[in-house]
Parts: sequence; structure tokens; C-alpha cells
Amino acid sequence: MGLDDRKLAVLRAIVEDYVATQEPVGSKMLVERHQLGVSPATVRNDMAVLEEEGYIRQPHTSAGRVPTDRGYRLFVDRLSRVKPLTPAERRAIERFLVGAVDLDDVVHRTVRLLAQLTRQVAVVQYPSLARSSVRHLELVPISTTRLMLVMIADTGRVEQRLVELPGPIPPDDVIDLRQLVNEKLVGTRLADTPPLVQALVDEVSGELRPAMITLSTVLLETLVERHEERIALAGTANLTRGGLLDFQGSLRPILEALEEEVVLLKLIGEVEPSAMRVRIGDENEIDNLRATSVVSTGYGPGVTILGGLGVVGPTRMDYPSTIATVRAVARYVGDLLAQN
Amino acid sequence: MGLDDRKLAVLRAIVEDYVATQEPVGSKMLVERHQLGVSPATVRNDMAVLEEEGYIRQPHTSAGRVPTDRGYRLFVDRLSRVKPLTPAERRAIERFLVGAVDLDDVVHRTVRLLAQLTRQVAVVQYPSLARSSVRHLELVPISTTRLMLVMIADTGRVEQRLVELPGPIPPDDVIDLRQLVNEKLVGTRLADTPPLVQALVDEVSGELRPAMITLSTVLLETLVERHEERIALAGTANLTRGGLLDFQGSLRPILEALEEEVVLLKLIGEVEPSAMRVRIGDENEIDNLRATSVVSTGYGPGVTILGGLGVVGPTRMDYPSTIATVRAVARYVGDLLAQN
DNA sequence: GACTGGCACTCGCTAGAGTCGAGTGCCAGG
DNA sequence: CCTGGCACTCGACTCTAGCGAGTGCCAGTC
Repeated sequence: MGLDDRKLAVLRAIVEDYVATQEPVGSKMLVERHQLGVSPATVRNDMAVLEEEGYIRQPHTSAGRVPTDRGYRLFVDRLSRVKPLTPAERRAIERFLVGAVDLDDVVHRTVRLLAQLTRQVAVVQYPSLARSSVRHLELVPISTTRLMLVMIADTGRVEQRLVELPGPIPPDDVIDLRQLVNEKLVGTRLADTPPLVQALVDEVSGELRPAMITLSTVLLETLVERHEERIALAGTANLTRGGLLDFQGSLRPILEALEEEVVLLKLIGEVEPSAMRVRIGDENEIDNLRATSVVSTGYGPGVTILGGLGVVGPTRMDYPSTIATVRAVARYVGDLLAQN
Repeated sequence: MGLDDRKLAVLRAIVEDYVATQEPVGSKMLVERHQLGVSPATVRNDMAVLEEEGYIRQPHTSAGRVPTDRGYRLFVDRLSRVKPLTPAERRAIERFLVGAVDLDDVVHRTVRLLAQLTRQVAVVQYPSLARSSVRHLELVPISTTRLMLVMIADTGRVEQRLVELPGPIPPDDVIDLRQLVNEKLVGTRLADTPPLVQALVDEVSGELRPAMITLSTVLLETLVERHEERIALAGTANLTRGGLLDFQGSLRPILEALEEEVVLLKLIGEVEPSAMRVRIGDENEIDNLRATSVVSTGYGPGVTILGGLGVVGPTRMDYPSTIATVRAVARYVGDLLAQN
């Protein structure tokens, strides 16, 4: 259990070299490239201990060492400082995000930016509906028995649903309905709407009631309960970097996982903006992603959290830079959304 | 140039076998598996001619033959009948698309369905805005100097834009503006709006005018001119079938191309619903996709075209089934959208 | 003239043998 | 506790040989 400073330094050196070269690293190379101040033989002894403790392993008997998931974990937790971004990167972030006209636009730019900077697969969740407040509800008659319900959230998200009414409804009633729901619901967070919606239904009587009931059903079921999360993805081509050395040759399971919204949400959801979450290899709950690492965080103005974002890459990734980039982008996006 | 019936039959057999086995096909196998009624030697002579004409080629001197892009082209044009769908497939289509509540929902289900049925990468364009008509325009005040413009199209698409007004505007004026734009624009196709919008600006005078001018700018610039197309993608994991034999080992360029919206639009845009478009290998304008084939068509109710959809796969694909599936899905989607 | 059987030839693929060398573990000595 | 030295391991690479699918060509037959 005792890992003295030098052993930790050796582990750090192994991780850094392996990340850089993508090749198992041996004792000789290690002393050459890092000023460890000891001989290869000593390093070998340290390596033997590190291997026994499960931090590194040998791909085959007479090859160099490679970090294990556990080794990366130790590296991330104790051996690395988050690298400050280069000015060029800062500028790239600003340049990329300035000029976004639209929530869609912001999200798309963000996800591409993140993919480009980290050179990995980027995932960005749209601001969660549950955490948004209602800014406005609009009802547009499509036919006498159909309404289009449009909800505009304070985060800029706009959702629409078709409402099939139980019977025809005159235009004036639509206006009344619109006014009623807006009065009651504007300004409240979507997660808090259910009791209000219920109250709304109870209040209404007469002709409007049946329409209000279906309307409330649509509201609750499709906007609140089954919380309709949206996600943007970019940079899948980056999976092919490292020419199939990572991911033991099969991108398939990873690409499959990345197409499942549910999976993605699990990946990047539910982290406070200040906290970074790093899941390394086996630590991932999703089997298809056991060969990858996921770096994610939440974003939002201040400490409130609107959604998550992150990247997926090989376990052999440059954690310090990746973490720095993900954090920086999350902050920028959070601030950007705060301005609206 | 003279390709008699038997030579064509040989070509067809080669394509079919190669598509099925993914291995170069030799003369002996060919006579065994297909009732050609002639000896391997004869087939070899035919093959020599086919090769001379550029329809097939040998990967290396002593291997079987493989169809060239030109060979596939001839096969598609003259040697294949579109396979009718199996009842199971028909059922799958219906089951998949019934119950879609939303345009987003329809598009997502469609693209997944298409990917699943063809086992390839599927691409679906949202109904083109340019070809949609305005169903309703909504203006929601965000602050005194900001409006959210929400446009609902008859195809179910909903687009929103933030409008930064030159100065504060009272709520009543917003209502007036809303009424004005709706009166003039509802029912017209987006492509036809520019003169109407212009007329609208000219008509308005007084306090409303500056607001109307910026509003019209947003309308024209972001909704009409830069026609905001959206696209859904699914099944990228299918690129890994055939274990890197297709695409000469590198998915990279393909994944890259598939992330470019512009590229995708080029791929599947602008084909009448009845016409199928098949681009084989080199026929693709996009360099990154020279190793793939693209089968696409338009969809829409009747002969009107709302958008495009299609699949991207290896040149070595089962064209008859793929074409049949793409066509069938396009029809279903077209009809489905007609109902709204 | 078209088709066929026969035959020599090509050449990628696989298996086995041999070599190389990076890297290791261990040990005795400082 | 560290170090230099040494024997050992074993994957990667090279080379060779043999196999066999597949071809092109030619002479013979219908």
C-alpha cells in the first residue's frame, strides 16, 4: 500500500508518456525522458510494486507497462493539476460562441467547439426542461378540434405539442384558455407545475373544461413527466484517431451507445456546474463504454444547473487538458445563457 | 461493347454473390451457385470481356472478380428488379411510425427505422422550410426591447428567433404587430414571402415602423434566405459491419462527412418523391464519400416534395432491397405528414 | 463460331523457423 | 536502499516454402 513519492512520480511519468506515445513504456525510456534521478533498475522495482497494486500492467511479459483504469484514477485524483488553457484556446471559445443567435445555435456551436478542442466526441445536453421556467404558453388553432401548444422556456427552449381536443372549440375559447394557462403558469419552473395545472383544471368549469383537461394532460405527460431532454453530439470521427488501437479495434459498441439518448443523458446528466465528473473505463455503468472515459460537468449560470455536457474518449486521454477544456466551455456556456 | 444476355447474367451473378459473401467471386463458384448452363471456362471468357469493359476487376492477379462502380451502376440500371418488401418489413414500418406525436418524433422514428431496416446509415431531412407554408406567427415579449418570434409551419415545424428591437415597444404594439404579420403571411409558402414582407414594411408607418423593419429583417434573413434546414442521422454504428473490409479500413472521412449538415443536404436533397436517386462510389460529388453509395429520394404527400431522406452504405450493398426500403419509408412518411 | 476440358502459371495466404531487441526480474555489491 | 550486470522472455519482424483458388490460353469438340 505504501506508495512513496517516487513511485507516484513513476506512475505519473508512465501515464504521461503512454498518453503521448500510445505505446507501452519501459524503464529505460522513462529515466531518459523524465528527470527521476534514479536508475532504470530502481524504476523497475517501483514498477513491480505499482503493478502489484494494480495501477499498471504489462500487455505481455516482455513489454513496457501500461496504466490500468485504476492507475488513471490515481493519476487524475492525486497526480495531475488541471492545465490552464492556452490563450489560443480561450480565444477559440469566445470566437466560437459569440454571435450565436439561437438556443439551437448555441448548443450546436458548443458541441462542435468541444469536439474540436478536445479532439474527442462531445456531448451537450440542451437546458433541461424540468429546470426551466415557463416564459410563455401559446395555443394556435390548427383545426376546430386541434391545437398546437407551444411552450417557450426562459432558457430559450421552445417545445410544441399537438393537442387533440375531445370536441370542436370556438376561437374565443382558445383565447380564454391561453390566458388562463399563462396567468397561472408563467414564471414557474416546469418541475413545479403539476399542482398548479391541477388547480387550473379544478377552477375551470363549463364548456372550457373538457378542453382544459386534455390540454393539461398533454402538458403534464409530455412536457413534465416524460421530461423531454434533447442532446447534441459531435466529433464521432475523432473516435478513429489512434487508428483502432484504442477501443480494441471495434467502434461498434461505442457508436451504438452514442446513438441512445438515454445513455447519453446518463453520461452527462446531473452534476453541479462546479464539480467535474470523470469516469474511467470500467467505472462507467454503461457496458458499451467500458473501454472509454467520460469527462462531464453541469453548466448553468452561477450554481444553478441547466444541463450537462462532456466528452467521451479513450481511457488513454490527456485528462488534465480535457478536464480544463470541458470546465472552461461549461463556464462560458453557463454565462452565455445567463445573459438571456 | 456487345454484352449479350449471358454476360449480363454473369455480371448479375457476380454482384449478387459478392454482395452476399463479401469475397471476390471466381468462375467455379459462380457456375455452382447459379444455373448458368455453361462451364467455368466460358464464364471466364465472359469475365474477361466484362473486365475489359470496366464492369468488374480483380483485386489481385489470381483472385476472383469484384464489381466496379460501373458494374454496380449497370446492375442497378438494368439487371435488378426492386425487391418487394416482406410483410414483416411493412409491419415494422407501420408499427414504428404509428403513434408519433410530433414532427420531431416522426423524423426521429423515421431515421431510426430506416437505419434498422437497411442496416445502414440513415439520413432524414426535416420538411424544408422553404417549401412549407406559414401556419401562424407568434410574437412573445421577452423584455421591452426583445421579442421571441415563433413561426409554426404547416408541416409541423416550429422555428424561433430572438428579435432585438431598436427601442422599447409597448405590449399593445406587439399585439398589433402580431396581427399584421399574421394577416399578411399566414397561408403563404415561405419561399413566396419576401414581396409580402416588403409590402408589410411599406404599409406600416408611425411608431410601429422601426420594430416592423427589424422584425422583417429577422424573418427574411434567418427564415427565408439562409434556409434553415434540419437533419437527423442514425445508424452510424452500421458502418462497422463488414469489419473494416468496406471503406478500406478508415471510417474517418465518412464520419467526418456525416457531421457536416451541408454535405448531408447535398446528399439527400432535391429529388422528387417518385424518383429514386442512387449514387455509386465515384459518382458521389463529395470526396469523402467516394467509397460509399447513397440511395435517396424525396418525400411528401403526393408529388409535392417536403424534404429528402436516404441511406449511406458501402458500394457493396444490396441495392434492390435498399431501394425498396427507402422508397417505402419515404411513401409512408409522406402520407403521414399529409394527414396533419 | 461457340463452348469445353485441360494445363501451366500467378500470387496472396498461412505456417513454421529463425533472429532481433526491448524489456523484465533477480542478485550481488556499493 | 540503490545500482550495474546478467540471463531470460516473448512479441514483432523476416524469410521461406507449400497450398490452392483462380486465371488465361489453347487445342479439341459439337
